[in-house]
Amino acid sequence: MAGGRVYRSNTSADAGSNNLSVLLQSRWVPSSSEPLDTLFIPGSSPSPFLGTRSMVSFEGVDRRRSYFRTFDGEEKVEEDMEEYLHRSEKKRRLTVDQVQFLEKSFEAENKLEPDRKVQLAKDLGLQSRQVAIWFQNRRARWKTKQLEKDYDSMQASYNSLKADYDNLVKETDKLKEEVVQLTDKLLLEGKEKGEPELPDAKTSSQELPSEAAEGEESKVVPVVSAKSDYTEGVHSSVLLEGAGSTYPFEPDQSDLSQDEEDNLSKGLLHLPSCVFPKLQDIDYSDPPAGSCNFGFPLDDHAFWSWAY
DNA sequence: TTGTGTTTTATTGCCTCC
DNA sequence: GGAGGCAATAAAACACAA
Repeated sequence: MAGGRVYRSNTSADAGSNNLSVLLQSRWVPSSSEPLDTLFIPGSSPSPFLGTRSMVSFEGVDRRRSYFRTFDGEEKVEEDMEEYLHRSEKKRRLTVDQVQFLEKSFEAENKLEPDRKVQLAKDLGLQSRQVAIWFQNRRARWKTKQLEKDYDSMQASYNSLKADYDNLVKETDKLKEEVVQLTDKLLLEGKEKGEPELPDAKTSSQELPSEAAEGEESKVVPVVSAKSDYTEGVHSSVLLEGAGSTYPFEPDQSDLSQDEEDNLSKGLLHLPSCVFPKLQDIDYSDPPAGSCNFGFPLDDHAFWSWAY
């Protein structure tokens, strides 16, 4: 035996016959296109599926060896016969009825217990191995389809998320624009009233948040407005001053480590650079280089190459 | 009719489980 | 160690356009 699987040489026993004539009937395709049908021995099984065009294959037979090892070891004859039979071997498709029957059975249970296999084989007039193979192939097809479905649903989900994200980006841009206009307006009014310039005034229209230090892994952000609130045990909205502008931030205290809490109470909070991605820094056309993926479980390039 | 792409049936080798 | 599952693959059967 060349392979790892040891096939039993009980070839046609499953189909209810076990002799040379049946082997020849099933394999021998001399000239007619349908020799099997004409040579099939009727009445060997009560199954309504018997007598079909189904190929009666040599279950368990290693094709590189003799099909006829039981016949007194006449190796020469065996080799000749094998060559002849092998040359004329044809695959037969299952009939529509057989396939329907198998499909129904597969729908009920896609795994095949030995008893069920034997019963199906009996009912269909097939060899149990044929039934097993059919189930195996069917499972493979099912798996492929399932993968396609999963892919489609993931893609739909991704598209939807991306649309949401794009909308958020637009909205944010709009709000930023609004902030710029309002700040300018405020400055103008202040000047007209002769008020001194606000300390942050310069950061308004010309210098919006994002011009902070680039490429830092984390930033030490001084927490100004929140300090008093926090020390009084009220964890209200924290205004983070960074890069000349302010971000509203609502840290969840339960998520803070002791270090972070310490820093927070000191007025300093370490923020990984991904916590507040600067919008203009996000490249939608390329996979993000860093580890921050805004909620997407993106471990590697594979997802992005898939997604784009 | 023929070339080509797809589907179906079957084999092989490897792996896991009992 | 045998049985059975799966992935990869071969090859026959089939569908279909040119």
